[in-house]
Amino acid sequence: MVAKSTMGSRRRPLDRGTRRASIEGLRKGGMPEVLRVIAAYKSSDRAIKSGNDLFQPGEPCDAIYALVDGWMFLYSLLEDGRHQILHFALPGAVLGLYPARVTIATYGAQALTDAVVCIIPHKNLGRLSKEHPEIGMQLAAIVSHDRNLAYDHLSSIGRRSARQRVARLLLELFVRYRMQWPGHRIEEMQLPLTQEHIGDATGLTGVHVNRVLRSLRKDGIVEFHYRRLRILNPDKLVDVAGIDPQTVFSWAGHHPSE
Amino acid sequence: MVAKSTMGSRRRPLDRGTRRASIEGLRKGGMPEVLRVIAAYKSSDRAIKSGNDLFQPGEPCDAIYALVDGWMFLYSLLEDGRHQILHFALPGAVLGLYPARVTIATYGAQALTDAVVCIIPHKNLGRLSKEHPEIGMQLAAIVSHDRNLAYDHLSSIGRRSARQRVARLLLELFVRYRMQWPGHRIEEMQLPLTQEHIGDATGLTGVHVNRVLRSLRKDGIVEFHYRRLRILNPDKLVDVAGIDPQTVFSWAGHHPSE
DNA sequence: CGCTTACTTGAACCTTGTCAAGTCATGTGG
DNA sequence: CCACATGACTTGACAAGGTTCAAGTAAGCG
Repeated sequence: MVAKSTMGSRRRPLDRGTRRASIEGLRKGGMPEVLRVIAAYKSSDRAIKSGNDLFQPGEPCDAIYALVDGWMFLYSLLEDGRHQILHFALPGAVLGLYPARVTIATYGAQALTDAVVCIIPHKNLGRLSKEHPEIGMQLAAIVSHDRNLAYDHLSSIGRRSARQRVARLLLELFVRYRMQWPGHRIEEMQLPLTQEHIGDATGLTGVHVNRVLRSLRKDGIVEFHYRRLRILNPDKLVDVAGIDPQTVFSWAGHHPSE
Repeated sequence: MVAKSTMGSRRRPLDRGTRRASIEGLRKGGMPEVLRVIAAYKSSDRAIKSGNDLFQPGEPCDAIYALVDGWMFLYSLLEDGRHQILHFALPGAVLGLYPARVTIATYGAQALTDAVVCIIPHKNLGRLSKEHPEIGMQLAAIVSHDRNLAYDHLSSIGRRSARQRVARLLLELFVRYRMQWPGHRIEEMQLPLTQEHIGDATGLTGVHVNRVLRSLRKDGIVEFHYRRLRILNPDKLVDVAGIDPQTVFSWAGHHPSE
């Protein structure tokens, strides 16, 4: 309760220099078909400033959201004010999908950069699934993909060393990000996170993330400095992360334009 | 690769004395409606002996499964032979649902007790969702519930002490189990796990689970001995687990008979 | 009975957390 | 343009929670 509003204040807007707007033009194919269908049932759009919440733990939820632009993350809170980041959402994600019966969010969603979502109220979903019978199954596939990511995240946090966890997270974000610009062979990206965010996602402290990061850099594997991620040695990164390539491939999911 | 078959051999059948058969008669309402609909499209049933796998990581998957009877768990493997338990599946669960594009399982499913599943081949799903347009959305809700459980599991492993993790797991299993027999006020249940299973689920070693368990017992909170779980002080358990009651409630999900 | 599997317990060790101080880059108001 | 505030990143010393290794006990099965 008390801690509920701490994140917004502790985390200032961080997205100077992300230059999303200019990069935006490069993205091919735009939204996947499913999302275009869903978005047709939106009641409105909403812009969220970096560091602000789209919804918070404990709030009643009466809508789902399609993330049109920007990065967000899902998090859960502990009584002592620490938090756990559950998932990073990239453009094209569907947020706020809860099983029908649950009406209270158990986790929150916060913007990492300035972001834009379409709001699709629950009351429109009945009409949506009547007029587009295939959409239910496709939503199930999307949620299933998120669940699999959560499962991979789980074994990372549960059974791997700090070094492996950090490597895995950077790899995941890199792979998912690059999926949005197919054909591009960039090994460098704008990653709108602080080391503290990485800690919150991997179950480590910011301090320890720092140590791991500079060890990875010393070994010539990755460089992460002031929101810029550079993969120096992709093969070695996969190796250090201890992930089987099949799994890495599965993170990418559908290509948006397909 | 090498480790793939270790679980079956390391984990002998454990379900002597679970007496599922006699308890079975008490369960009210049977399967939820969704599952009855899905099961109508099954190709066949399959019985799995305790300790055997329904499917393994790396296998191609061409079907989904409705767990009719028995307990199972989903797990992922590490190269060194350790594993992480991702989810415990109780009767009524749907297993093997992957996003359409993924054809290779990244995790495995193993029986904790002798178990029975209905096999619904992917090729029947098209017909299913045509003839029952509502089923897609309902499947999405089921997967979404699993995803939320994974998210709670995630913050438990990422941010909580060994004591809290173990307490949370026992609480979760207890709540989900009791949901199957509404009205019953039992504080005792057959829990077909070893301490090692608890360790694999919570990201701890079996040895440390043992220490935690006996400390919880010393404090008069829970007793877990030879596959029998007794909740001595439910309120204190929720307290130790450090979980907000709203979340505990959400684990229960739909009541099967509704 | 003797075997196997699970459960117990102790001691040494190590990875990661905690605390605390300090640096660097950026933004702000005088 | 400088002094100062702020948020993020660095680094070191020390503590602690959990792991590892190893040995031993209890319960159930053939």
